Amino acid sequence: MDRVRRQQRIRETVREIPAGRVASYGQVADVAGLPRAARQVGQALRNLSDATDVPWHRVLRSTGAIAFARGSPAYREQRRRLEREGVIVLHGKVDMQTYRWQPPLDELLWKPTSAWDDA
DNA sequence: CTGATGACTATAG
DNA sequence: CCTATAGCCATCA
Repeated sequence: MDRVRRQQRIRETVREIPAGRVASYGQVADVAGLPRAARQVGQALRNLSDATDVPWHRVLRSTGAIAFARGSPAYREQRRRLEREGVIVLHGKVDMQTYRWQPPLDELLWKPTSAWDDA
């Protein structure tokens, strides 16, 4: 699996996170079938173009914190997008217990096998 | 090949 | 809660 396909898969996964819900970098990696690839998720999102339709703002640290530095432009942009979807951000953090995205079980079970097909 | 670098994470103090 | 530390792993100089 090359870089392009991996990042593609990560983008697809992030696109599945519905508005108003969030996921951690590690969670996205797991659902995408790439365990321990939290950092690669960050890479994939970093490579997105400004006009992308991928909802990158719904991805947070495992603690619920926005990954960017407090006060940075990127940080404010992400917070603005989250709040616009009704997600409450307090002290730079989101309550994961409340907003964590729960991917459909059938996807978690069957997606991996469909990946075996194109192998 | 080697070492540095992250939009990361879990753990310990 | 916060900082430090050690894993982690693709990418890049």
